[in-house]
Amino acid sequence: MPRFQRPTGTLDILPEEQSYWEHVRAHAIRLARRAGFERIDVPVFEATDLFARGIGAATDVVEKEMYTFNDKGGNSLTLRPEFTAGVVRAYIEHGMHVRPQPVKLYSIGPVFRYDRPQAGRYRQFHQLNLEILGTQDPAADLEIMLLVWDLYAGLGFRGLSFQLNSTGCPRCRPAYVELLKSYYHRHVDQICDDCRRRLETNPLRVLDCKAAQCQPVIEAAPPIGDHLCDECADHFAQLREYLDLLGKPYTLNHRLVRGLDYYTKTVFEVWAAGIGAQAAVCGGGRYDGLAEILGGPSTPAVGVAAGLERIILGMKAQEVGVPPLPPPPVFLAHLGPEARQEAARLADGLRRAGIGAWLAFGERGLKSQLREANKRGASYVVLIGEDELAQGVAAVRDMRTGEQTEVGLAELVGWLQERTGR
RNA sequence: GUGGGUGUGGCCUAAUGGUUAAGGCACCUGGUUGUGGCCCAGGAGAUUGUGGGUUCGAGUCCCACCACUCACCCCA
Repeated sequence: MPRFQRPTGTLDILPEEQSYWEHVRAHAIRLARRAGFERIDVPVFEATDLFARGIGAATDVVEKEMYTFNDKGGNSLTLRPEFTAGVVRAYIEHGMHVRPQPVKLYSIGPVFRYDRPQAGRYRQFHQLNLEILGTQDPAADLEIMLLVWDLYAGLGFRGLSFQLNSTGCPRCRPAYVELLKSYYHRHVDQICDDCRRRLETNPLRVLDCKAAQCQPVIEAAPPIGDHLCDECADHFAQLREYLDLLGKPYTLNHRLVRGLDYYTKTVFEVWAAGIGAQAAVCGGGRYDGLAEILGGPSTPAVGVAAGLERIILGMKAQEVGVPPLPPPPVFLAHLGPEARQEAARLADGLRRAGIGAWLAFGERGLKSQLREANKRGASYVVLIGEDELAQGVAAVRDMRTGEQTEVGLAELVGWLQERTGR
């Protein structure tokens, strides 16, 4: 048992996992850039209050999942549990409202939530985050949804399900919440203990309950869609019209509510199978009030966060392949002190010419070096011994066929460039 | 925070409560003076998660803790 282990809920992403990560990251960034999103990197930690006010003091994330600490200056800081609050803070702080609106930003990196780990859930995990700030056009909501659509489809996911709802705005939601509460109070004897608690802390969440006894109550509950104000209803109708126009299948889910306080109007999730109990591979929506809450100019905005670990788990469950990260094609083996020097020189020369090269270390027998070359997956072994050195050549062994040819040291780089396609 | 499952070399697994904890994979060396994969031989690598307890004797039984894992809450 090692003396030190990784902290609970964290993951070491080992070399053999990296092909997934490279592929997913590269694909995500390609899609974001082609839709005009620019990258922004915000700090991994921010003032605690930014998250408390942005996400909502009564949410689970803020109440029990934040990594909060005091720095030596006595400031309360928190490892970001999501990107949006920090990105909106940066938007305000750098006066980005004077740029051509809207501003489209993407971020990718680790986020942190103190939670009990389970399949698809970690204390440090990674998100791709997309935000469109400065427009309330439903076309922006559409664009965000289309982008994650292409993200999953382009990676090869099948059987995805897009869940869509509108949860209204500060003008219409409070009245609906009251309606829902009074409806639930009339059925309080039929619902589960959790829902009785939710009714007080976060009433909308009762719609999301999975307890069997609550299902009939949820079925008969008043749907929020019937109680949106004109603006919200119109916005939602336009978004659905776009989606229908583009032939994108989605499920209207009036039970879809989301755990963060800042959402207004549009909320959506993408569900995928194969990640244990976790269905959502991404979640997002519109947050027209957040910038003002954080002390900035009123800025309507919409965004989404996609969990990279869940994407990769889903890909593995669906056996979606990724291109391998090839090892250096050339392995340099050597025999004798002078040959070793020449090999070191050649390794440098090959790499400068753009050819991946692995130099054998130590003074070992040729058999041992060839075994190593084989295990490292080299395509060619460049072998230099005293004999070759005396003739100014290297023996180049094709590891696939076993054929061996002598190549002049001066021509070696060009010879290998031709064969390794550089 | 709650509940279930699981902890034996890097990985997978074996060991009626009874010698020195066994095997496979992987790793290293050798089977050629300078030639990989297959094969053969050898080597290194474990105070059996930690700490207590029961017992003449514990990897094995009991307790606690820790970790991993799955699920709940909630979320990506």
